[in-house]
Amino acid sequence: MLKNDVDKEEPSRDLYHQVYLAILEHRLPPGTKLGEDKLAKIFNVSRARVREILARLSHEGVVELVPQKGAHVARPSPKQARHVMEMRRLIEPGIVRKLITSLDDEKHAKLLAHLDAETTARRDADTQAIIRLSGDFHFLLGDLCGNEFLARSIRELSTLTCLIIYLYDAPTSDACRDDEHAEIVNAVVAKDADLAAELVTRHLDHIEASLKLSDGVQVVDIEQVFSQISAKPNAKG
Amino acid sequence: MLKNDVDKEEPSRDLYHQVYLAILEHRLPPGTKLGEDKLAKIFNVSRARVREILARLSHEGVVELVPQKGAHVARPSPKQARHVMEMRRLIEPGIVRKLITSLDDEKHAKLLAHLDAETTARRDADTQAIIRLSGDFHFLLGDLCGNEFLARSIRELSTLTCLIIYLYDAPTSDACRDDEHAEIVNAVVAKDADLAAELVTRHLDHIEASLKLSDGVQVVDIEQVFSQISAKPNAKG
DNA sequence: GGCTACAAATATGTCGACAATAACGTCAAT
DNA sequence: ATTGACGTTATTGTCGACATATTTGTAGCC
Repeated sequence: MLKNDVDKEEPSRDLYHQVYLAILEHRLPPGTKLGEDKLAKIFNVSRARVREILARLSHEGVVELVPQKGAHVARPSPKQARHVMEMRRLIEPGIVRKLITSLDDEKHAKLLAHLDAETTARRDADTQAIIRLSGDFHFLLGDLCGNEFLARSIRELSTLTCLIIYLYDAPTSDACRDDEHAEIVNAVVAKDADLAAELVTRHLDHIEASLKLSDGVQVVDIEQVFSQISAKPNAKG
Repeated sequence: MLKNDVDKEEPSRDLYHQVYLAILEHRLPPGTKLGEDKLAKIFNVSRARVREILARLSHEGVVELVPQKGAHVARPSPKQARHVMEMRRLIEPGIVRKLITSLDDEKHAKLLAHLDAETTARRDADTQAIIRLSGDFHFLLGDLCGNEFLARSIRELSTLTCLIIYLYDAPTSDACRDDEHAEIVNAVVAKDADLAAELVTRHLDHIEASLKLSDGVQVVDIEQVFSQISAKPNAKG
């Protein structure tokens, strides 16, 4: 009997990746309560283990950990969203430049393989795969650039971008268009550093432009509902 | 009776800052074993608390957490050192540029106050304060730039730089010279973004240039001691 | 005499239980 | 009927104890 069942292979690592993936794929929307007992029961692990994973996810910015309130999937504010994109514009062009200087056949192949996966997912209209792969593309750029610190940063920022896109309504098909990723890869394999850097910057600009980052207070959702009733009496009456 | 005793005010936060500060000031050199029971006894807290702090420090890259081996103060490799400096060169010029665009009187005052503290420490030859303040300067730039993600990144990278300087023998007086910080502040308050960015880059170049990042294997310190005895018989004989 | 194997000790990994706090529902009083 | 206070419940915070692995010391054997 082969160990084809991955149910309880490595409970702790499994838990981390499961939660992480679920958040990336928007199956756990921003704001979702992540109760410790709940997760412990679901994954058949101890609460201490859940707590450890939650702390790790909190440090990565994926979940918000409030004392005496528990863990929730992070809800980046518009201000934070702008800061995330700002930092990405700062480091991601540098990442592709560095990637170009260290490009080899293996990296080349990985980039093309990813593009294939993206086009396949898009052809099959596999929404969850599209969302996941759109983020994975930027993870890949970070991993291939050869700098572990840059890789970790862009990974965290891309993950937050995934949450931001969900929150601020950027249609994925428009935000992370397949052809933009392909154009970037083309510039990279052509070793045109300036072009690649500019394409990345434009790509990030497109993403941010498609976001609806209203400056209005949006931390309190209750007031939004309240304003819909009291501040707009002419809507129905 | 006033609560002037800070002994057991906030044990967990105290523990974190104490360890962090001790590492920054090189009182806990890279590689130092951080036993859980030891720390628990010293700070009169439970082991679980120590474990939590250690995990946090591990996430920040300050300590290395090896399964079944415990926690040690991180020892960045030469490769990691280069990557740290590479990333700093990528984001720190952007940080000062952003700081300039949002400069106000309050930030201005904080920058000058820091320079005063640095010159005072240098005049008094307070080595530990000099080391701490040299790192704090870059923390301050991050905090004042207004982007929390950039601030966190530069804080972590500066901390690692502090360990790197200790490991690879850059004399602090030469690596983080007071006047270089002062020149950067001058350019910032003059709102000369290009000059400030260039000065920061040069500053980072100077730091890296003063490091002795030999590519030789240096992960095992035991072999270093061993080589001093067997490989250099002509030293004393 | 040196090496190996076993055992003891120390330190880490893991867990369950208890305590405290916040959220929720209920009841009573105005 | 509505509001305020109180009690219950559920969830998080904290801790000590047990299990496991690694290291060190010792004794026996080659």
